[in-house]
Amino acid sequence: MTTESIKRGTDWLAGAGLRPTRQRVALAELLVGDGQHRHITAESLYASASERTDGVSLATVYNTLKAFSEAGLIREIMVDGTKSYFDTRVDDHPHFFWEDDGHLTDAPKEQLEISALPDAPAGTEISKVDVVIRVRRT
Amino acid sequence: MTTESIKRGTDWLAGAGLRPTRQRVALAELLVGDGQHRHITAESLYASASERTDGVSLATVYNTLKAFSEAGLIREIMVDGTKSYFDTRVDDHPHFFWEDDGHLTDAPKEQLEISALPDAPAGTEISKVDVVIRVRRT
DNA sequence: CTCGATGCAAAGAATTTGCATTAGT
DNA sequence: ACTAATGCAAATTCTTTGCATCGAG
Repeated sequence: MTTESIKRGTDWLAGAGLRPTRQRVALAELLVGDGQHRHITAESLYASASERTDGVSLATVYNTLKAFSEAGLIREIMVDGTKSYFDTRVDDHPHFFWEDDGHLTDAPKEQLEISALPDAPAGTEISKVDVVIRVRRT
Repeated sequence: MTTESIKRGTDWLAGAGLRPTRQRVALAELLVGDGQHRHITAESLYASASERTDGVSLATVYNTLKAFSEAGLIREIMVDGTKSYFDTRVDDHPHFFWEDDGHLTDAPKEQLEISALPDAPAGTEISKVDVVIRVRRT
């Protein structure tokens, strides 16, 4: 929790017009404090927050992730079905889903080329294209 | 429940070496009885089965879907996070996910062309690539 | 006959919600 | 001060499990 990471977290919240409460700043710091992208679940974030003195309840972690997600700060990714994953990187990009332990990593966007995409059905528009590459340890 | 649809269901089960019990045949018939592909959830299949005289408990629907899935007869698709969807079409193909009402349809496979796919991380192999095209009514 | 399959109800896991309390602006 | 945000526990939703019973081979 350096001054720098706190600033990053606070600015990130400000950018979305979210009130910088103590717990939001703490979570924001864990998410973007080091400027790196991160893949998390409600449980994993709760665990990280609990390791520090910042007390944040699990319900608040859920509510906050939802708020961040609605504000466009993070993006929810569907891969597992049993839990929700969130990504601090919000542009459209593919993911690797490690089937063995259920974790998620970014896949290089430049290496994915979709040369043809099915047309959206009449009366609809594409809002997002999810590409999940499931990998398994050999 | 024609002789024909019952035969389709029974053969389908036999092909996977699954014992053709009364409830499995009933569910198999609902799934592949008309030779069409189908996207279902445990709840929707349970609802269909309940409309008929075939009594099948919800727990059995869940267990059976899992058994069918493990036998490779159907495939689970991750899109929603809140429920599991299954597809009777088991080859790799893209889907449209209708965000408005949360239903799923097949997208034409021929219209999807992936000209480059990220390499699997060292020590892993790709088991499957999921492409979900989220659409929204305009 | 012998096990695998089923049914039910109870257990579980992930997430949401109601409501009183706390804390930004 | 005025409200939005929080914390907790209770409620929900989806899914799995334990165990006695049933039925296909």
